[in-house]
Amino acid sequence: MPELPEVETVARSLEPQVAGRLIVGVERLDWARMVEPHPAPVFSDLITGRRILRAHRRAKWVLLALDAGWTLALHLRMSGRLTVQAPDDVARPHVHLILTLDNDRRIFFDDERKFGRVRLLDAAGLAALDAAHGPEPLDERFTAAALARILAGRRTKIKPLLLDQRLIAGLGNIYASEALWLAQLHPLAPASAIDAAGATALHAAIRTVLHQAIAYEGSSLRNYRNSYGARGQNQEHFLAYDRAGTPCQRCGAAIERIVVAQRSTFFCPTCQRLPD
DNA sequence: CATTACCTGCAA
DNA sequence: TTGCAGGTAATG
Repeated sequence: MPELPEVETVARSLEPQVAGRLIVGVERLDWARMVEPHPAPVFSDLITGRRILRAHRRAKWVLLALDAGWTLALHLRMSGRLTVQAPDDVARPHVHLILTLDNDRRIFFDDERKFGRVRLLDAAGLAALDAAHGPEPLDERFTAAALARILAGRRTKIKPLLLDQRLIAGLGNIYASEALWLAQLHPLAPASAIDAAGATALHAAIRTVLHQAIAYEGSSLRNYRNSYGARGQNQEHFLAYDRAGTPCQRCGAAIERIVVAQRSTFFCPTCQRLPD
């Protein structure tokens, strides 16, 4: 699933529904390794009675700030969904965690592939999570110069570099391909070969692609939904991702699919050039 | 660096 | 039946 725009949409849509609410119960914890700490009763005891102060995002983590200094950090990985449900809504088979709130609504964590993770963090744990990730690409501190410094001296190919959460937070397989298409950079370009103009173009492209995807409330290919259960619309606006064989919207050449670092990668072989 | 593992479902 | 999927961690 979810990359930065999807996680941002989930967090934003959760905020008005959960801020200020008390967690009064934990149900359906049938996949204990999903939560940390476990086993399930330990996790449940720590969570029950906590108040949710706000919902926000760091990298691809949804963060629920709780009282007493705790943070519930939820990662949707490939197929996770976080939705707020009415009291009479029944949990489908892939719901592995339910947080009951004091207004009788319930937060469902639904995850078909069971890759998702939920971690209860204290202040030190939250600081460690933050430190493990690179800058937020939509933060004003993420400048073209900051991106150029990240690229400098790294011989790795640019596409896998963009997926490395330690270097830049929040990009995933869709938006890496989209940003490189927009910046007219070849996914196999060595990072260190991208000049200042290329870094500036890539910086702008990353932000444009992410802002647009947030405006469309994310991309729904299979599983992704916002916290009201609604699909995103950004998949209607892809220019490279999942478009193999279709004409490039800039030059008309056929978009190609290649595999880079074991991930599908889509690009235009004509107008995304390798640096000399 | 590449490979495998973690899981399930769907389309070719 | 095989391959593939918005991700990441753990291995050679």
